[in-house]
Amino acid sequence: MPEGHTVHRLAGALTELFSGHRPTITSPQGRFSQGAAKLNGQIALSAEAWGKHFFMPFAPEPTEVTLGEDGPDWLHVHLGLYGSWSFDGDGEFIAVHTIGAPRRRIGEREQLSEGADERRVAEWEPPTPKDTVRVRFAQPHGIADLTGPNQCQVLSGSEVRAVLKRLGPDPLRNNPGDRERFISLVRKRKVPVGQLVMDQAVTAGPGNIYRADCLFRVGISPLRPGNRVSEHRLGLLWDDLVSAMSEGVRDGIILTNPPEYIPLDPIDEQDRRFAVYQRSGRACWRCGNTIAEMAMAGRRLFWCPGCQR
DNA sequence: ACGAAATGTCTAA
DNA sequence: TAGACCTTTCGTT
Repeated sequence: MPEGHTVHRLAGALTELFSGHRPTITSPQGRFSQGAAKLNGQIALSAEAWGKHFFMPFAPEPTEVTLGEDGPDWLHVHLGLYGSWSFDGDGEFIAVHTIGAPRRRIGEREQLSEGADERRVAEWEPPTPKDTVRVRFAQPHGIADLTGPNQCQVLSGSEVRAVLKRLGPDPLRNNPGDRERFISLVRKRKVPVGQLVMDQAVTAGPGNIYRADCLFRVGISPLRPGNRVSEHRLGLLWDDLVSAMSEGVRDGIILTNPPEYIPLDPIDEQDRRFAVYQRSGRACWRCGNTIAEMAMAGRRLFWCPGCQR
């Protein structure tokens, strides 16, 4: 269950664990057998993320490539609503991609790998994949399993470029000019800004949580038409997406409730994570008004009518 | 056991 | 706007 920060973390993890290797690639489920056969035995190069899209190039020999270059076979994965990768391996493998505690899953709900510390290199055997595993990457020290993706396919460079063409600026790339581009894309439209922040052609990567909480953090009502939000406030919104999502990449979890609003005794752990997301009917941490909820373009939208104008 | 919801996106009507 | 899709998890019978 990924927003862009999860996909960026995954690109880092899969690069560290598999780039430079010739992983064995299979499709236990059988729905990616052709693609797996095409990639199997090639060298995995550095994976990259753009928004929620994951790209990993494969070539016969090690090389440096840029995103969308002609030549390599590009594995393209979109996790959709509930795709996920899980990892298993010996202590050496788990240690490679560990920042802090060893993790079995990259993304939300990251799990500690049981016994990874004690596990001897020689003891590890690849576990039998579940029959829903679309793709398994295997190298001698560990495996990565992909289940439930919305998209998983091998693309040419020009096909990758066609995907990228439909994506707006990614706050986690934050390339020169992206801030201005985001501002102008929003201000061109009279669609509610809450809908535009979810539109991957306007900005690629934010999902329902960052949409709700970043709009709260900068005080913009999601119902306000894009062309009625000032350039200044949209600049602040971009900056907040950049910083909130960067923290998500660093921590592997979304914690968007600003520290000054976290109550000393929250109702429960879950309740302190978000500012407004999934808090409808409860009191706003900042002003005490009741958090509102409505459906917007088929997704649940949460905001504070008191703080957001 | 069963149903609904989930941090997503596409297509058809 | 509704439905389809890919899977897991959590709450309710």
